Amino acid sequence: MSWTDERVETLKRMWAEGQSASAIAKELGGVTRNAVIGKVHRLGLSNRSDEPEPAPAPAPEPVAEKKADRKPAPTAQAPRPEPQPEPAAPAREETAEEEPVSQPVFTPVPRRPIVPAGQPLPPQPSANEISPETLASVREVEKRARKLTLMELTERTCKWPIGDPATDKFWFCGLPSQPGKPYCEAHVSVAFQPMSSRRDRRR
DNA sequence: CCCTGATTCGC
DNA sequence: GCGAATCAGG
Repeated sequence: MSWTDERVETLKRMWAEGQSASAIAKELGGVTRNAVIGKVHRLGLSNRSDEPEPAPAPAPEPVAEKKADRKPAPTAQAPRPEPQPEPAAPAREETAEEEPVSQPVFTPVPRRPIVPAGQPLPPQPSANEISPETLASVREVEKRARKLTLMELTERTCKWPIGDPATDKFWFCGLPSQPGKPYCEAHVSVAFQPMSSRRDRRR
């Protein structure tokens, strides 16, 4: 395999996306991660945070007040440390503003990163019917879970989610996954059900 | 042990 | 230019 324009383009794109060299190599095929890394360096884009898109600096001052500022002329050429990014205050717009609200206590909205599943991450144990023995077995296995974070998952780690994603008690099993499967043996057994036991029940 | 990128150096 | 081998780390 050679580095055709197309392949180089793919390489650049994926590298820019933060993909690992091995992932890129796998995507391209016919090359090893070493080849990818070597090419990356030759292309001179090894610096991930060079300055591809330093766009994040949106003028933090929409409309500066043109009031009579008694600020002394900015003779001081001292480099401004960093414009304090003012968190956009969530505007509280009430149609009926006559609320006897004493103190505006708005919830900070603790946005918890939702997992962008790159692959179909099947479900948590649902109301399925799993034999108590299997369930107990899984429970036991989960005690020994490696408790990996999303970023720590690889193709060889069990990706079974454990716990409540909305809390800190959330992690992934992380035990050695079955070859070709996304889960460890225990979780494979509960993940891939032959969908049989469910007899149609009339309603 | 699994993985990551960085570097070297014969080709 | 290429990339396997190796290095240095997590």
